[in-house]
Amino acid sequence: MRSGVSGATVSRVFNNPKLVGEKTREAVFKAAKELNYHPNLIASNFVKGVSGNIGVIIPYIPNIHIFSVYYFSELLSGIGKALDEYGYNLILFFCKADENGINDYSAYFKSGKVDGCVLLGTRRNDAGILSLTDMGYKFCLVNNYIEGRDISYIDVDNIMGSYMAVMHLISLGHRRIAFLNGPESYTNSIDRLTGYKKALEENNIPFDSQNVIIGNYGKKSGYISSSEILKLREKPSAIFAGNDRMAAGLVQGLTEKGLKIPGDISVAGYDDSDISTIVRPALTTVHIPFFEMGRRCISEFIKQVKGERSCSFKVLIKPELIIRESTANKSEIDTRGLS
Amino acid sequence: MRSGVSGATVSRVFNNPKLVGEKTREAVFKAAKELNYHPNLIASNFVKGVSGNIGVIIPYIPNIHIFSVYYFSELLSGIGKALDEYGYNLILFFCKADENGINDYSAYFKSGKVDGCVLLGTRRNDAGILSLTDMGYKFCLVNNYIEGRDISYIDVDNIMGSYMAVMHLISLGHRRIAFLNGPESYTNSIDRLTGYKKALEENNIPFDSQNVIIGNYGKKSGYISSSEILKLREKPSAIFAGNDRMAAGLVQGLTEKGLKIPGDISVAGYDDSDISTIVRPALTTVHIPFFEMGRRCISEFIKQVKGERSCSFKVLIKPELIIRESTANKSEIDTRGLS
DNA sequence: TTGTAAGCGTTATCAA
DNA sequence: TTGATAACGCTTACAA
Repeated sequence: MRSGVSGATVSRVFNNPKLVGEKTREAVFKAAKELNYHPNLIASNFVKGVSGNIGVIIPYIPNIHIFSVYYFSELLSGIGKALDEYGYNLILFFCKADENGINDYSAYFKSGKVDGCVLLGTRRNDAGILSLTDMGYKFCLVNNYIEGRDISYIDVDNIMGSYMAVMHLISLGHRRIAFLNGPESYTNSIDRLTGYKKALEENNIPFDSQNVIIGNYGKKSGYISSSEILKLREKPSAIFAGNDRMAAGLVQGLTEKGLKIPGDISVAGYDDSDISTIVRPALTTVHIPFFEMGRRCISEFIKQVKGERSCSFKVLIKPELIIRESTANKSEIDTRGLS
Repeated sequence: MRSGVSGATVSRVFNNPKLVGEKTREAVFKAAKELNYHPNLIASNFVKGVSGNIGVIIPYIPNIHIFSVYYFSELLSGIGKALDEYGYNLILFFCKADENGINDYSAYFKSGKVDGCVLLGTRRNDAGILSLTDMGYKFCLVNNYIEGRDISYIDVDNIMGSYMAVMHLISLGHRRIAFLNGPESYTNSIDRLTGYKKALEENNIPFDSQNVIIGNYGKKSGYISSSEILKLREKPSAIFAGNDRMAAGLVQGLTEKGLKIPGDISVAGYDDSDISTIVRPALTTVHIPFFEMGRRCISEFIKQVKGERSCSFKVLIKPELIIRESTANKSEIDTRGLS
């Protein structure tokens, strides 16, 4: 071809320079520069039978722009960073369920445009996930898991996170602790409820289902729940919210109703998202290293994609309690009684 | 092949079914289903000489996870939605400058992995942008523009947005209005300064450069600036911040120093991001429809990518003033004097 | 170390 | 309406 070499040699120069004699190599580089030649990745991937892309599937919810949700943003940043390091491109898919509410994730794989997919924001009992394994596609779950199946996932130890938050509240003297959880369609919510119960149990505080309120992880639902909580027959002296957004809504609602936080009532959140330090008082919360989680997810997943790993991976990330200003001792008297 | 048809016919069935007789068509679909056959998009794109991908290039700033920035999140959601509708895939690129601080965007094009790119978060005088045009690659700018060049962009009318915010403050009786702007490396900042000056001028308020403070669009820089502003010889009765994050930091700093907002001092933000209603008092701000901007951007850009449009597009989005609780009349006396 | 040639799964052209 | 065939730009045996 151009510099008098065969296409095979050009290919070698760009893929495995050592295989080529120095002279030829230089000549090829020179010619490439002159002709402004660049290997075509589409063709290269095509012949190799790969795409070089990893898909990131995120739920598309009309009117909710998912990236504004801290958790997705951070995760995606981490995933993108890692993918870049591994030489893969990141294709973003906005997933919409069909008429029956079923997600057909397989569509993203079939065309061969991705070598694997990372699924964000999926729910328990998502039939689409199970059918994916049957088809032999490579994928992994983030912030979700399916028991008894050989499905890769990376998740937070939400039982522990929730447990830590509630233990903190209990250590401050609170015994009537409300829990504003998210929908139980998420394994996250189930796990956090488990952690909540565990902390109560260890402290001989009877579980009362009235104290568990279900929101939707949005700020508004926290706001709305504040009224609900104040209507409780036995008012809680502390509330643990399943995420910071709901906690922020809670703080807002409670404050508007004249309650002082943490003086009258303590509020703890979850995620340690940016909102947690914007709200006043700043939220005591559970820190989750989402960005790192994204990176870790990819470092494991890539092995699977490349076939370097035969079995699935299951990673649990440890959360960390962050104490700020929204939680405090229950009250002078009660605290004294405890200590 | 399988159902006794040629490859050409299979191709036609999937790309242009009407060209094929009904009987053969059905037979092919049947066989495809049985064999679980799906056209390979990589191969298809390869032979067509396209990638079917649009790249979205976003700045990679160490330790700043860009999606947490409302503006990027919304834009990206809009872009993703539109791209999906046009049948393109979205490849996300995290752009890092080289040792000399120069962005080599061309790398994303050369391999042929994208048919065009949308550049987010670029700055004025970005040499990388200019060299792109010289190479004939297809791209467009979002929230930036280059004058005197045939470069496509979609931007907000920031002169107008800024003008509206300041006019609002002036209408409330404020005459000493500080402006917390972002770095002038962004056309956005330059334009907002222009709008600020214009509003002052129309109201015969002399421009005083001391009143202009430069932050970096982060919350912290707003917080820090609050001290700076209070040190001003003639204290302003109102502050206009170039974005909501800085305004939020400002509110926090000012509040900590014992000032009441808007009683003692009014604060206005920009973007109408989620933070604007989380902060107390809720921010008066300038609404920018970022999601829609993203969609619009793609609807214009796709024409360019497909070659349906020969020249570049230049779109300016109109902002809208949103009045909330962080701005109020300057003070009884002054207001009376005005009305 | 380098070249030859086959082949990857499509689409497009031309002929039937 | 359908089929045969070349071509897309690269990689990979295999041969030299």
